Amino acid sequence: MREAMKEFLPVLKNTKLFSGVGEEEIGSMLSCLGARLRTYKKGEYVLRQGERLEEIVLLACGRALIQKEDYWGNRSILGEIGVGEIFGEAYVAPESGALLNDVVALEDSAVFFFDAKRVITTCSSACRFHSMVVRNLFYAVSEKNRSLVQKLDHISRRTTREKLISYLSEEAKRQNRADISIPFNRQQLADYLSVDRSAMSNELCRMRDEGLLKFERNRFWLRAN
Amino acid sequence: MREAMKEFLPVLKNTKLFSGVGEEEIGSMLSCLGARLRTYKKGEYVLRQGERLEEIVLLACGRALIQKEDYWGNRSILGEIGVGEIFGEAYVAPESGALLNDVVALEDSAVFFFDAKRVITTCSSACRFHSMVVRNLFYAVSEKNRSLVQKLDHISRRTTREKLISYLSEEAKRQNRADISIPFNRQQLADYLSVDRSAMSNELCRMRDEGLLKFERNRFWLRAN
DNA sequence: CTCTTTTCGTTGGATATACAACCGATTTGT
DNA sequence: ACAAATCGGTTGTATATCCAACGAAAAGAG
Repeated sequence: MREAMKEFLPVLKNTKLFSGVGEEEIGSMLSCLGARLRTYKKGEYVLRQGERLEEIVLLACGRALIQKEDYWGNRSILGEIGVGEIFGEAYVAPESGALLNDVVALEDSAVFFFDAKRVITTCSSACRFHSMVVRNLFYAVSEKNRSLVQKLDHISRRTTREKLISYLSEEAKRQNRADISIPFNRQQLADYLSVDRSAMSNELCRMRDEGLLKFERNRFWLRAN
Repeated sequence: MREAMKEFLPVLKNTKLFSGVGEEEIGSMLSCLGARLRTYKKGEYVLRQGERLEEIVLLACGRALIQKEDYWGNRSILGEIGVGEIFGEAYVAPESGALLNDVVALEDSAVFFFDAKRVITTCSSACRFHSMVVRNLFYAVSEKNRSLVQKLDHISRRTTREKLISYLSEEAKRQNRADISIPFNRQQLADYLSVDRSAMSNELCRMRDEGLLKFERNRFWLRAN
């Protein structure tokens, strides 16, 4: 194991991918997972649209952006990647095509690459914790899956009101109570639901006036009827 | 292994989950995966919103619907499940909450349940193909993930035109050509993009008149500019 | 072949949304 | 304590979308 990698063991230890595995064990697994470490200057591309990906990628330090360019060259931002997060993992399956997005470093960053085949094929008994990593990987993809389904469900509603109802009632169900706190301010909620902020604000107030709900800042009280 | 299960071995063999595994091996793995088989009458609930799921579910025969009910009791359909498809796999992670959707049998159906823990924890050397199933499971979730991200990307556009451009240019990129065939008719495309069919039809024709593209039925020619 | 069904474009009116702009309240930084 | 920035509600207007309905063309059935 390279010295540079050793430096990031505390980071790896706290990732979802290595959850439940100690630094010692991670250190001894790295070669088994075919790990390599690369650094990127701000603005450099970590992954490029059109590439085939055969490694699972983990941001060890820095910050990165997922963006895409359409057929006509219009660019749009899809999300941000923070330290400890993995990405690209959904594109290592052999039947998956090339990458559809670019990943660009927003700051000077360090990135781990793990050979996907070696990650998902548990090796000999030497790696007692390898199967735990596989499980963690599956859980990580599952979690992304769940939040994608939820978001899709909200956004696919036709009207702003329906989107709000979908999102808020989902949260109420999840938090199992009628008064909920949401992790967004108005602008972020509007972005999340893909609507205009002011139009959403209008709709919220209309719903309040109709007695459907009450709110204050990021707290909402739903009335069940 | 129960006789009833044996009957479905040919079905299992052709699923993504057991891809690459022969009937023989599947048969000997079933107990190792904690498989159980249940039948449902048309209209019965296979999974219920609010339940905790600890099994991976596979439709062995019949047809099922994924639906959901919001806080106010409004029902909506999210998708259909066909023979050989797995579902619920994204909800077996321990940190995932309860199910948010119902799954209802559309016809008399037979359903396999596999103990998630036993699936993702490869057992002793007795199951040589177990790790292949784990890999298949990961690939299956990855695939769902990819299509969800794509759909979300299209739907989150504000206007019908942007949604169409997003979808069509994505397809063009994926099929690596400017003339593409899509697997939808107009109504289905409108449903997929969450817009009104007639409005979408209007927009398509407007784009054609502006020279952005040409189309005939489900074939589209994109002009890059 | 004829009849039926499906598909798709078109129209018009009611409604919802986006967009820009503004303001007061609250929060943040110094 | 003050200035600056952020946040959230409001308004007005142009535009886009939904919705229902219609008809022609294509596909499918008998």
